[in-house]
Amino acid sequence: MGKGEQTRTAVLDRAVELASAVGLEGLSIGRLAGETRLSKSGLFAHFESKEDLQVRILERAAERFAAVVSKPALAARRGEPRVRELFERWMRWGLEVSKPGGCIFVAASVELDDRPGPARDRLAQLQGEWLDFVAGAVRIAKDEGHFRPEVDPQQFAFETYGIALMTHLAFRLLRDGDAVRRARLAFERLLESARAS
Amino acid sequence: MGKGEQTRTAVLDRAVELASAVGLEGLSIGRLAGETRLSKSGLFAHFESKEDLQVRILERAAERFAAVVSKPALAARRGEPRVRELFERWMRWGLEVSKPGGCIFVAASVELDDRPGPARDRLAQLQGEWLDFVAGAVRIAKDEGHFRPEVDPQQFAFETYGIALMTHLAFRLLRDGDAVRRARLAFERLLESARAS
DNA sequence: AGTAAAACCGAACGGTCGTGCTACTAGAAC
DNA sequence: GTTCTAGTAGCACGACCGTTCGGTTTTACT
Repeated sequence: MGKGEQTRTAVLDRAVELASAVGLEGLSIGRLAGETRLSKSGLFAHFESKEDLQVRILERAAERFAAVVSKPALAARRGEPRVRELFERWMRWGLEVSKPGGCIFVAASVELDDRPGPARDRLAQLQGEWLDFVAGAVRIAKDEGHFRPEVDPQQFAFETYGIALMTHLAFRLLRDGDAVRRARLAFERLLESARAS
Repeated sequence: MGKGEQTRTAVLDRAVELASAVGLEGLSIGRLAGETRLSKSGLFAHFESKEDLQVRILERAAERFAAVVSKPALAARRGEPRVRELFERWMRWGLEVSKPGGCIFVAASVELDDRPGPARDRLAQLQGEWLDFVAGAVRIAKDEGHFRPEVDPQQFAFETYGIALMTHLAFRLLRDGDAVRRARLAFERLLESARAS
């Protein structure tokens, strides 16, 4: 890894944290340059535009997410255990990792939801892939006989994401200490309704 | 209503729409002034700071929300019918009213979740009140014997809000045409698990 | 109709924004 | 040891930011 790529990665790592807190649009080149001890122009030389920077931030965040959530969860046993593991790791990602501003995907999703452009497109794709990934684990749980055959994996993923979003809001905005407990309760109810009796 | 208040209300109405799209921070005084055919300074005379403007935007949005969601739902019969009515109106608020940028409360919640200040405080309070309002309707449904006694109204409100958030994301970011159908499915499942058998 | 107050405007302030351009510097290749 | 190149800095640009101030217009009331 050459010097350039090394710097770029360091910049992006810091950018992911900053963007989680202030948003992809709220993140300014000057601010980011200051925090990484680069000049504005020195930093900017690594990216062809702010839009490009935003896309790369999302890309980098997705790498991290895969590294601490999706991939490790595959080590869990196929079926319900893996589904549970995904949920637990997902919770941890949203509530710990993002010490400052919460999950960057949540922030970006709301910010970009109708601001057309490459960043929006990439984000929508990433989110869709993640939903499919969760749905895939659910499908396996059906195949293993853990879940009932009539369970709709996409619906399961949809509802799980809903729990994650609400937990995010309750924990971060409302400072609700019960958020995680409520999330687990909701998820258990979801599992219960999917489980083969 | 004097001229001043009239103008202020018109400005705030436009500001609510704009802020839904670009966020409370992304909304600029100049832009808002242009869209309301006022000069920047003329507009600014109505608010003592941008922060004050943001709080008033939230206040105005809450008025509207109460007028089209909370209050009309009280016309529905106590118990499950009213809970359903709340959900349906809530869905409509999130998906229709906000033609441009979605629900302003969703946008603001993510934007302000860790940006301390009066706007954040007011928003958290409003969101808490809304959750309590939903929980209140659920409690009535228990009293009416529609829901089982062991149902936790706050938990019910928590999960319902989760569905609303996910619907917002699926509909706006992912452009998922099934979003509303999935939302109703999830809500029916929630009702089913709460209903007295 | 006259007047005091309220509403609004124009211009300007110091800053910061994203983005170019040019020049310097370090290390790799020959 | 010279040449080449990738990486970074300095500086400037036009645009827009939130905010202030002094003056002008419009409204409301007697």
